[in-house]
Amino acid sequence: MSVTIRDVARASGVHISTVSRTFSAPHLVNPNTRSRVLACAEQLGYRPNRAARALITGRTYNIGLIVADIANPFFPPLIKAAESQARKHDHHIFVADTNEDPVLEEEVVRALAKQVDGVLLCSPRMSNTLIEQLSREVPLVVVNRQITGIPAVVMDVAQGARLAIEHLTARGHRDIALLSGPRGSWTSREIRRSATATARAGHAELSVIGPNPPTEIGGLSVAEDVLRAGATAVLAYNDLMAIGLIEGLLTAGARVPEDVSVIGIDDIMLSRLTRPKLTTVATPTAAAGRAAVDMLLAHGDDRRSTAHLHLQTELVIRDSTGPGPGPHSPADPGDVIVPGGVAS
Amino acid sequence: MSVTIRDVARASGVHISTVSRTFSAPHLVNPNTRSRVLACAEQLGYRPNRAARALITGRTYNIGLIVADIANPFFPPLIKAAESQARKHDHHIFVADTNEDPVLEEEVVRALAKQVDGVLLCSPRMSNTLIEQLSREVPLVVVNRQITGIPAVVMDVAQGARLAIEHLTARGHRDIALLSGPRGSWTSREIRRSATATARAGHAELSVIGPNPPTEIGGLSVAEDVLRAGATAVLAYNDLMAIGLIEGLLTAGARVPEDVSVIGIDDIMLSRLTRPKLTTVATPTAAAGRAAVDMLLAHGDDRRSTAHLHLQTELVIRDSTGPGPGPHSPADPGDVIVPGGVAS
DNA sequence: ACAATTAATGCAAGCGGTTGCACAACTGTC
DNA sequence: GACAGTTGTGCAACCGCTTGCATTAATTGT
Repeated sequence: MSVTIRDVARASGVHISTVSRTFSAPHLVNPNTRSRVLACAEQLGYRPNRAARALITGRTYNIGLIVADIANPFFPPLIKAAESQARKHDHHIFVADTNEDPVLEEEVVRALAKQVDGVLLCSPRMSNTLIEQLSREVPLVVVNRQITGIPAVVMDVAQGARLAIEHLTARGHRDIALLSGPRGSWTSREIRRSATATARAGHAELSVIGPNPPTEIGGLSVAEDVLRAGATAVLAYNDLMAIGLIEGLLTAGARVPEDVSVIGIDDIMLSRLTRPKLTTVATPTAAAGRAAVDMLLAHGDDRRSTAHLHLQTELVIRDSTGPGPGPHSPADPGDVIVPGGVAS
Repeated sequence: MSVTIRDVARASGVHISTVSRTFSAPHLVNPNTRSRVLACAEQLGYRPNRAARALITGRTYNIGLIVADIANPFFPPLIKAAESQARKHDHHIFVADTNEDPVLEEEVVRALAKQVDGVLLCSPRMSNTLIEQLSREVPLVVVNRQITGIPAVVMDVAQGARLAIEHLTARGHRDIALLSGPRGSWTSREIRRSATATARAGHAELSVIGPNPPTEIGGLSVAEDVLRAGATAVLAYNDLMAIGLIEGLLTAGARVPEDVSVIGIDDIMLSRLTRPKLTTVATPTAAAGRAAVDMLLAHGDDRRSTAHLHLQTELVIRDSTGPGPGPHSPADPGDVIVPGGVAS
C-alpha cells in the first residue's frame, strides 16, 4: 500500500535505522549515505508516518482546538491564526465544535488527548475544577478564561467594557442596559463586573438583561426588553448580539443611535459592514490564536508553564453610538479608536 | 504516564489481547471477563490510543478538511456541519486553511494523508490532474468542483446564477455586470458560463469584471468599475463581494437598489443583517458539509465511489434588488424565495 | 462414553517508526 | 604499532494495539 521506511531501506541498501536517522537525526549519518537515502525516499515518494513516530516519541505534532461554535464569527479568525501559526511549527490542528455544551467539551478533550500535544480551550463553558483535572491529562491552554495554574490567553474585556461604559456615560447616558452572554461564560462575568463598577462611577444605572445565547437571535429577541427598560444605551456581550439587537430595535421603530446607542464587543468583520456601522470593543482574536499556539508549544519546554497573557482591547467608535442625550459634542468622524492602553 | 492496555490487563488479570478484544470485538469475550475488564478500565481511566490502533488497522478515524479561507464566512457553516457529522460517526476533523494557495493545498493533503481516512477538498484551487493524482494517495471528496472519477458534492451554482440573471432580466435590466471570483475557481467558471447564457437568452449585456479576490475588499474595489460600465445590476461571485460592492456603491453616491441592483451568492448569515438586506442565491452549505463527510465515509465500503451529488440552490429575494428599470410590479414582501427545483 | 464442536483465552508477530547499545572501520598520538 | 577516540552503521527492543493461530475447557451429538 503505502511506502514505508523499510522500502526506502531496501532501495538504498541500508538498515531501516539509518533511514530513520536520515530524517530525524541527519547529522548522525554520513553525507553520502544521507543523500542516497534521500534520493531513494524522494523517488519512492516516502513520507514518514507521524502517528507511528508519535507512538514512540510521544510527540504527535497535532494540536486540538476546541470552540463553542465555529459558526460564530468571533472564532474563525482565531482558528485561522492558530492554524497558520501551528503549521509554521509543523503542527496540524484538530478542530472541534462543542455547541456551547460543557459535557461535550469534556468528552472531546478526552477523545483528542491521546493524539495531540496539547489542547486549546477557547471560551470554555465547563467548570474550573474540571479544567484543572483535564490539564493533568493533557497540556492545556485556555483562551478567554483565567484559572490559577492554567496557562491562559485572555482578552482584557474588563478594560474594554470600561471604555465602552465610559464612552456612554461621557455622552450623558444614565440608563444603560447590559446584554449578558451565555451562562458559564467567564467573559460575560468579567464584562458585567467591570461594566457595573464603571457605570456606578459614572453615576449611571446599569440593568442586566440575560443570560442570552451569544447570537444575533439572542440580541434580536430582547429588543423589546431593552425598550421597556427605558435604556438609552446598550452594551452587548458580543457584536452578533449587538447587531441582532439593532435589527430588533429598528424593527420596533426605534432609531439607532438617535434613540438608543448600541456597543458590541469583538469587532468581527461584520461590524464594519452593517448599517449603522457598529461601535464596538475590538478584541485581538488573531493575536490570541497565535499566542495560544505559541504558549502551548512552549509549554513542552519549561514544564508546567502557568503564564497568563493579557491582550489589550480598544474601543472602535463607529455609527451605532450617537452624541447621546447629554451635552452635545461635535459629530465624530468614522472609526475613532480609543486604545485601552492609555485609558485613565 | 498514560494508562495503556497493559495496565488494564494487569489490573484485571487477563492477557492484553483479551482487553483489546473487550473493546474492539466484545462478543469474543466472556461477559464476566468483559465486565471485569471494563470495570478496571473505567477505574484506571483507560482510553484506547487510536493512533496505535490505526497503525495496524489502517483506520485512523480522522478526516482532513481543507478550505481556502476559514475566515470567509461561507466556510464556517460547512466546517461546523462536517465536524458534527464526522463526530456522529466517531471521527475527528483536521482543519487546514490554504490561503487560496494551490501549492499549499497539495502540501497539506500530503502532510495529512497518513493520519486521516480521507480528505475533503473544499473549493480547491489546484489543477484537476493534481487532484486526480492525490486521490490515488488518499481517498478524496471534492466540494464545489466536478472532476470525472472523483466523488464530489457540488452546489448547483449554474442553476443559481440562472435564477439570479432571470430575476434581473425579468425586471428590465439590460446592462448587467458579473463580478467573477478568484482564478482557478470552478464555481466562478460555472457561474460565468451560466450567467452568460442566461443573459443572452434574456437579451441583456453581461460584462465580466475580474478575477477578484473573494472578499468584501474584492467587491469594494470594483465599485467604480461597475458604475463606469453603466451596469444597472450586478451578480457577484459571493455575498462577501456583493456586500463590499454595495458598500463601495453607497460610498460613491449610488443608491442600492434604486440605481444598481446587487445579487450575491451563498446566503451567508451576514446577508440578512446588512442594510439593504442582500438578495442572494442560497447554497446549502451545511448540507454539503454533511453530505461530503457521508460520502467520504461510505467511500471505504464500495471502493472507488465516483458519485457526484448535486445540491439545489434557490434565489432569496431581499432588498438589494429593486423593481428595476423595466415595467414595475408591486413591491415585494421580504425574503421571497425562488426555489431552483421548479425553475422553468 | 467418546469424538467433535464451540467458546474463551493466551501467544506472538507485526503495524511504522525510534533509539540505546554494540561493533567495525578509521583517525590521530606517542 | 598498540591504544584511545571518532564516526557511521546495524541490531534488536519497544511504543500501544490488533489479530491469526494454538490451546484449553466446556458443550454437544450419537
